[in-house]
Amino acid sequence: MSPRQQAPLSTEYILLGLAAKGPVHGYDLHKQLGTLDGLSSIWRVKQSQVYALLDKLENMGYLHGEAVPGTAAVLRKQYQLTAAGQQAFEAWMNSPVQHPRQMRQEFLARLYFARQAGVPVTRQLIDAQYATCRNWQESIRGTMEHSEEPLNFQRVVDAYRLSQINAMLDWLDQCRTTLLP
Amino acid sequence: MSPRQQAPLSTEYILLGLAAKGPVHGYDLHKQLGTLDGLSSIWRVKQSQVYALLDKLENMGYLHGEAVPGTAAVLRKQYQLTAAGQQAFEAWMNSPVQHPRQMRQEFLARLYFARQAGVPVTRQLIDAQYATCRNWQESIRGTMEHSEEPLNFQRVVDAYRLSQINAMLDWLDQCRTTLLP
DNA sequence: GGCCGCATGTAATCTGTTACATGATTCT
DNA sequence: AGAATCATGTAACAGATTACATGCGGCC
Repeated sequence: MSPRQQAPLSTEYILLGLAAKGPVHGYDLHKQLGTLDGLSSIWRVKQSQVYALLDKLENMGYLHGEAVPGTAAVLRKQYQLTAAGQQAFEAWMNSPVQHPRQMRQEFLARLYFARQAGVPVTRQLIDAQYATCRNWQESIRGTMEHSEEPLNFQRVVDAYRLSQINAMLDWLDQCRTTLLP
Repeated sequence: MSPRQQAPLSTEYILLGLAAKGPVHGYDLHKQLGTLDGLSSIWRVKQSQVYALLDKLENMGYLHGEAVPGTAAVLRKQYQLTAAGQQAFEAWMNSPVQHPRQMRQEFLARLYFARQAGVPVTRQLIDAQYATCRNWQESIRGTMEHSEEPLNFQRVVDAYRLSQINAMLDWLDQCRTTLLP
């Protein structure tokens, strides 16, 4: 039931984002994901999945990996972001999410990386997401006007969604004043 | 390892809930799910999945099915809720969800059936969920007091979650006054 | 000697999606 | 006659999770 589409999904982008800061390898990546401030609280990836995804991203041409001797005797496979990977990651990071359910993890992940990319990137992302949320808000308000009966279950659902979206808008506003100088 | 049969997930309970109203068969169930007011907007099940789940629920002893002649020449398999199924469904319907992310679909589904079960059931569910939401709220407020830096990413995440939970509480309150006499 | 940390994965399983197969009846 | 609807499923695939397999080096 996930809203997943073709092409790389969110977890993949997170790996790309971490690889953007310098060469990485699977073991370390997984460890970072478990300890990094904030990111660990919104995103959890299993170790075996990390290796699978790195493999996939290499096949897609977003990462380039080569084996180098590590601290242990085992060779470790070190990955670097390719130009295509960099481009794909930035496109992901700079775009707002298209569905409310994606705010909880997906948007927060984008915001996490956007903050590291600087204030202008962060501002642009917040503004873009704010505009998208306003569209959702308008859309639900539109459907709610059509139904007369307030006891309608659909209306209860819409009221819930609207309340969540309103809270998103308030929070985004709060982010603007807290995060942006 | 013991052949522990895992607890049914939400989609299963929705099928049980629909079966509670009387004997059902797969084709009709799927059609209902697509047209029912409200339910269709929060839950989507594929036709092939319906058949698979009915099969599973029969194996678990929550449904009892037998073939009866339908309107078409094909035999249709009609399912009835067993006592165990009834009990499992009611336990599900009457309990609050344990994580905020389950509000969007899972709680709304429970509320949908609770309303059909009458006002007292609805009131109890709303009250129980309200209490659970208050716990989440307290818990996040607790962690937010520990961190000093307001620019901390974890704090941004917590602020988002808190805003969503506050909106849930407001909405639940609104449900109380709208839905309960 | 034994366990922990580093570092890599594979295999089995579960859940759901997509697509397809089948065939009768009812509507136009 | 042909299309839509009724009604059942199977097969292949995709994705994530769980569990397991392997092996070195350093620490106690």
